[in-house]
Amino acid sequence: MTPTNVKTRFAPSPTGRMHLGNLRTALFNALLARSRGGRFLLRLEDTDESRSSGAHAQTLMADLRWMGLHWDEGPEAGGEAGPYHQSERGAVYERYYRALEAADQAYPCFCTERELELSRKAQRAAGKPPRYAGTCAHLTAEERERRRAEGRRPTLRFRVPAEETVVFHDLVRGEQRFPTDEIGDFIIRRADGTAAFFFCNAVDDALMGVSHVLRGEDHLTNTPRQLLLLRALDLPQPEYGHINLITGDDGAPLSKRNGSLSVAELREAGWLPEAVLNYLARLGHHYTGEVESQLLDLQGLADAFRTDALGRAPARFDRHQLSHWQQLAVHRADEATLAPWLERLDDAVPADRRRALLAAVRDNILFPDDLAAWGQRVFGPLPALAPDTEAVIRDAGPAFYEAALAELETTAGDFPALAKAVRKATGAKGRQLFMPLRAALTGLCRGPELGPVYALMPVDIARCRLEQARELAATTP
RNA sequence: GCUCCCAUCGUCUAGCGGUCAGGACGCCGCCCUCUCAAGGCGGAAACCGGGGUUCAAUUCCCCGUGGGAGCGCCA
Repeated sequence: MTPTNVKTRFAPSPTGRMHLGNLRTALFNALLARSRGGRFLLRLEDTDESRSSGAHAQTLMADLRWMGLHWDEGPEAGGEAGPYHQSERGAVYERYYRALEAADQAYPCFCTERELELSRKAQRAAGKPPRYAGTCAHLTAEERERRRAEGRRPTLRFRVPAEETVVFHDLVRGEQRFPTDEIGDFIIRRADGTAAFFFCNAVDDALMGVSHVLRGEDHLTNTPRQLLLLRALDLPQPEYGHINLITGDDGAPLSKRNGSLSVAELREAGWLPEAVLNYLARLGHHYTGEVESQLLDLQGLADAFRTDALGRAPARFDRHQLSHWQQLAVHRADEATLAPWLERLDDAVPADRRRALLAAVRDNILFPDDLAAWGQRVFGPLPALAPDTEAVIRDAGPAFYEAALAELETTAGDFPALAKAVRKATGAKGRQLFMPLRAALTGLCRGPELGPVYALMPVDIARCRLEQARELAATTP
């Protein structure tokens, strides 16, 4: 594979937990970089001090690591284009602000947030799109100085050129055209001196050598602003691709209200990273042919990742389909992957039987809670029986369980021997033989193969189960 | 309000003017099997509405409808 200059990035703001939407964005960027032998960069957009926190930043990075989305450049990984926290890059931005001001492509704006809010309100009331009215766009030096003397601290606004059209090719949606007269002058530096999103997001992509950006479609209409900035500063422009929206059950953008899960929640519930990534990769990207339904590792997903296979239509997050991938992932998982599930078993399950328990029920479970439930069924007390299970036990009759109990000692741990002995004593075979045993021993009419489960079950627990079944079989409903 | 994006089975999608509109997941059935699952085989299931262009439209154009985005000193 030849080295390339492809570099993608994931640039979250550390203001909260990572959710499925940004996870998918991170994934697509990582896959694009890997598919072309490039690099995947992490940058933290934390210029909003009131909303950002170091704790959230640490959690974001831990989430990415847990998912296997390791970054090649960025915080804790190093690189030549740091710092990778935007809050630490004020000095980097300073020269670009000066350049824009010197060329009169940016100007100080003394309007207060209150004034701006009222202006937007008035424009909306008049049926017009809210846009900066240009109050400070043409102040004289004296006017600016007077405002400073009054104690006003200005923001810095970018002066959008008039009567032009910004054209760019979107990796997902093709050619896009935006007349600049639809774009008002926008803030690039806050009054407190910190960089605003439009500025630092674009400038950092250029300075960090980012070549491709896949991001949410909400940024499609922001792209002309950023391209104008990069052009004004004579900085390279990355190729942008605006990927499709993920929706919840109700068709609205996915959020906590309609089904989104945080990475923390996924982890807590026992979803495997491989399952989540295989599903998210197919939520907005199409995998063709045999790999369509195969569980792939990260590199496998990357190998088949193509920007021309990215979808435009919103895609609905479907927990059932995610479950399908969980099933495949659990089946394929090695012991190390499922080791945390053993740790969650309660004390009823002896430490030296846990791995055997997992092996016995593995084809039958999706989550650590399922494993724990089977641990209870094998080593602990049974929950109340369902009516269909009781019916099976009654149908078998007390004699059936009497026969099983008689053979219990001689067949301890050996289910085929138990089944053979009960068949011989009662004449029951096939379903009529196995189902009553299953119902009595596990309390269910379905589940994993009985042999390994019975082998694990302590003999006194098996006896107790069979005795309870014999009693129940003698009753009438 | 203005501008922009989007619309194919229940869900994810293939399609880029002529296809019995294909695949996957889910669902149903059969095989395998003590049951559940896995695996194999099969089945049901979709082009938002109207108009136009064309010999021919899911596909190209227009309008509508529905969904969404941007127009923040959030990102």
